Order: sequence, then structure tokens, then C-alpha cells
Amino acid sequence: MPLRADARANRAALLESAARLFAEHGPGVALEAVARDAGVSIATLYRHFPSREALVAETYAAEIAALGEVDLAEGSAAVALAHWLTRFVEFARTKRALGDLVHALPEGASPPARGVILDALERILAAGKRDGSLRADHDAYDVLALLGGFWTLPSGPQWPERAQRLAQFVLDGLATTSSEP
Amino acid sequence: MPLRADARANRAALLESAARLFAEHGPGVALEAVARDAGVSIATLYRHFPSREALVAETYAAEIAALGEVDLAEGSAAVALAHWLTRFVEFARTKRALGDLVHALPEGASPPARGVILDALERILAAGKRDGSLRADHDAYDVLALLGGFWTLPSGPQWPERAQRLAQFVLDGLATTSSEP
DNA sequence: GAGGTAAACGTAGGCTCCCTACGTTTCCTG
DNA sequence: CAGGAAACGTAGGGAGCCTACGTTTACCTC
Repeated sequence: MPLRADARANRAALLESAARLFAEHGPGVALEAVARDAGVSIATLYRHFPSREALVAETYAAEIAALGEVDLAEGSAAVALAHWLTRFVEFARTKRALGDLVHALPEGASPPARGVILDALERILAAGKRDGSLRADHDAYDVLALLGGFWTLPSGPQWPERAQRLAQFVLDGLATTSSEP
Repeated sequence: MPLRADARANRAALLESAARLFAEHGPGVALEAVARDAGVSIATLYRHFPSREALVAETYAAEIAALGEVDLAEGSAAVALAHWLTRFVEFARTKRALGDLVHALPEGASPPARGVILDALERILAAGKRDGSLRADHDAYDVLALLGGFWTLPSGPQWPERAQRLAQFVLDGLATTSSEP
């Protein structure tokens, strides 16, 4: 059965506040602040999102889904990886909170976001194995770990440049035909 | 003037407790728990270590100093980097708290640990530029960012293997003479 | 050894945040 | 427009951070 009207509105307000506050103050924002900002009590926030992780996941649901899409139709898998990395960098730039979600560790029961991203990487790597444009001796897990470095970079003005170089390094390391100058 | 005897003893007890609790429960351990474990009040902890970061830095002072040492005497810079990376992986494995310290971001005023490590990497990279064994188009900052991935890996039993592969990837990417199979 | 003093200490408490129990209000359906 | 389920807010316990303040303790001097 559908949510009641007030519940729907509160939920939407919470997601909106969360998106803004995560962007402004990082993923560690007090949940009580999010609730206050949304004009709602903390209990309501917990009712809709039982954990911080759940709130982050819902907030970035669209972004996560987009990262799951891979276009292997045109060009080699290496090209697809390059495109995917560019999108990943862009998301990482604006959505720092995503990092905590993607790298939320507990061995089992990892959040869906992680699975979606690993899945996308796996498809690209498999394609690279088929068309020979990517080395076959690294798995999605390896690549994701390398990209984890993004979240350790200070978020200053040179972040995009740094991140792009990191991505290029990963790409070069995975490509069979090196593009070194 | 030297510390008073009781102060010295308390300080040592705090460092000992901190080392154990950081290792057991990660870098997020409650400082009050550290104080309690050391048989000391929380105020005393703050008197000796004004911030969590300061406590971590002191706890791992020896490890940090060791990471600052680089042996460029024998073999190429690439070999030196390989050795340094091995040590780095080992430290990262046992001292997860170090990560928070090394990657503590604030643009200015970064803690000394970061500087020590960046310095060591810079010396290795410079040597690699001289002897031609390492690519010259990446700086210490880049390398450190790549290694940041270590701290996003789940700390399960396969951690060492994963970490070693990451390090190898970085090494391969930086070496001029590729060691790909 | 007996003080005197600065250094070091612990207690206590305010603040913020997390999370839950419980009584109250609000929406929807008939 | 009433009844009941759904959703809500208030209130509060617990944990952790950090500081103010009064008390204790080691060291130095005589």
C-alpha cells in the first residue's frame, strides 16, 4: 500500500535536505541536523531511513543506478572504461558521501551501491578480456580499491585534476596498448 | 624542563593503551576508553595529547620515522620503491589508524606524518628520474593518493594479498621497464 | 626531613549526537 | 463524519567530546 500523503512529503523533504547537507558538510553531518532542516523530528527520519547508510543510499539512488549502466556498444572495452571512469570521477567530486557508502566495508552484507558498481566494472573487464583491450589479471575489486584513493584526496580546487590523473593512471595500467607519451 | 615522574608514567601508559586499542578496535576508539584502560582520567589524556590526531601521531612515531628512511644505495630507484612499498603495506596492515593520520586532509597544516611520507616518496621518484627507472610524470602526491586505496579495503584475511596486488599495480605503472607477463 | 610551590591530577558537568519508547495527532476509508 | 491504522513529536537515556575548577602530588630548597 502506498505511503500516506504526509509521510511522502516528509520523506521527500528529508531526501532534499540530506542531499544539500551532505554536499555542504560532508557525509558526517548530524542526522538531527538533517531532520531539523527538513522541518521534521529525528524520530521521523529514523522511521523512513533506519540508518545513516540507508539515507545516503536513497539520496544518491539515481547516481548509483547511473553508475551501473555501461555502454559497450561502441568502441573497445578500454574506451568504455575511460568513459565510465570519467563519470565516476564526476560523481566522486560532488558526492563525497558516496565514498563512505561504496567502501562501507563489512565483508558480508555490503550495501547495494557497492554491488552495482562492482558489477559494472566486472562487465567492462570481461569485455576487455574478450576484445583484448584490457589486461585480464585484475578484477573489479582491484579497480575499485585503486579508485578508493579518490576519497583520500583533499577536496581543494585541484581535486578534479588530481582525480583525473589517478583515473588515467589506472586506465594506463589496465590497458594492453599503453598510451604513454 | 623534564616531565614529572607521574606525568611520564601516565604518558607512557596512555601510549601503550592507545597502541593496543587502536590495533584492536580501529582508530575510532573512544578516547575515554583509552584513558580508562590506562588507569587515568580523560582530562589527563587531553593534557598530554590535545587531539586524537596527536595521540595517533605519538603512538606511531617510530613507524612514521621508519617510513621516512629510504635506501637508494643499492639497486635502481624502482627497486627502492618496491622495498618501500612492501614496508608501507606492512605498516598499513597492522596500523590502520595511520591511514586517518596520513590522509587527514586539511589543505594547510597537515600533520608531520604526511610530510615524512611524501618526502620519502619524493626522494625515490627523484632518484628514479635520474637513473631512468621510474616515469617522471607523477609526483609523490599522486602515489600517495593511489595508496590511499589501502584504507578502503576491508580488513579481512585476504587483505595482505589485495594490498600487495595494489602495490604491484602502482609499481608497474610507475616503472619504465614494464614487468608485465 | 619539613615545608612550599608549580605541576599534574581527577571530578563533575555541559554539550552534541545517536537511537528508542510511548503517548498523541493526522490522514484516509467507509 | 467517525473509527482505526499510520505517521508523528516529545522526551529521555546513553555515549562520547571537551573544559573549568578545586585538589593532590612530586620535586626543590632549606
